[in-house]
Amino acid sequence: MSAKRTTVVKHLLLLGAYLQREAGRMLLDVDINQQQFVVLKEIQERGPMIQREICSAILFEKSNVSKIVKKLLKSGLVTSIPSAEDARAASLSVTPKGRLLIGRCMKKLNAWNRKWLEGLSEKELEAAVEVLDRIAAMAK
Amino acid sequence: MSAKRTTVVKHLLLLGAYLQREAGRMLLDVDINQQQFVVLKEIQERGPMIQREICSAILFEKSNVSKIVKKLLKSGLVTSIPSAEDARAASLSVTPKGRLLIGRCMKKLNAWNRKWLEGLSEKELEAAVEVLDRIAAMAK
DNA sequence: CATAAATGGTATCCATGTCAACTATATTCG
DNA sequence: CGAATATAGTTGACATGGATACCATTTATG
Repeated sequence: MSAKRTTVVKHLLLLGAYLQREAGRMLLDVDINQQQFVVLKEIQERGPMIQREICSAILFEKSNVSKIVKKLLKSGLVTSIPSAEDARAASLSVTPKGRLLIGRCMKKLNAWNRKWLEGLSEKELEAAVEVLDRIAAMAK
Repeated sequence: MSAKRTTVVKHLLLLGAYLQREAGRMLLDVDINQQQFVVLKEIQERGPMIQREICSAILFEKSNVSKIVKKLLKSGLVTSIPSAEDARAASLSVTPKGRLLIGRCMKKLNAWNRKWLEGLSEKELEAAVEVLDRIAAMAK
């Protein structure tokens, strides 16, 4: 019981570190890193949104999100307009350039994911999604 | 299918980053970071072992493991004796001080894991272990 | 056997993630 | 209302992880 929990946490820790490295390498030649990509994708999927919303969605530190957004703005992958409700915040959206880059990255990532996880049956994949959804929900 | 794979990878990426941060914070007051602890624990469980073995067991970069081991040696948590088989390598073991620290850390971590994952049923926990074992095996 | 290639490990440079302190605006409540 | 508190976001210092080049030894190969 306690051992199982420890196993789960250890796996998540190690797989997380491994994936961060691998994804980072894969994205090297598009001049974006793995966390920047995660934020960009999040904005595309659920945006327009402000930084706080990004933080709670993907569980990054706000200072980290702030720096990532700064880079994405600088590279012209997202745009920012002052929030109507809150003068401290800015509403972020993905630019056409950003959408283009997401497309290219997803192709690479999908190919890699497929290769990496091809040994998993459809059933296993479903089980994985289900259980990870559950666990992710507990983190919030 | 492809979407499910993406979901799995995304969850692993985000949960990994989240856990690294949380575990790191939890270990702050024992002056060790999360990766150092993972390496230390690995040496305790499967040691004595050399750096290369650590790398392939936990999928860290060798330059990273080298630095981590250096710190563990400096803090007196592990000891190193020249490997009998290979003059380039050194065999690493956990010291009594290291074992002590592992005990203290495990207490903290177990408490935290329990609290975090208490919503998971025994069945779900088993499903999680099973599927993560499978996925971890594919990473090697 | 000797040279080339591979491997275990280290040192250095650089990017990046975290923390803490801060500014500015919003919200709460006496 | 106005002071206190909370919240959105930024910044700078710092530690650390990854890439690279490198050394020493081991293994493979002509």
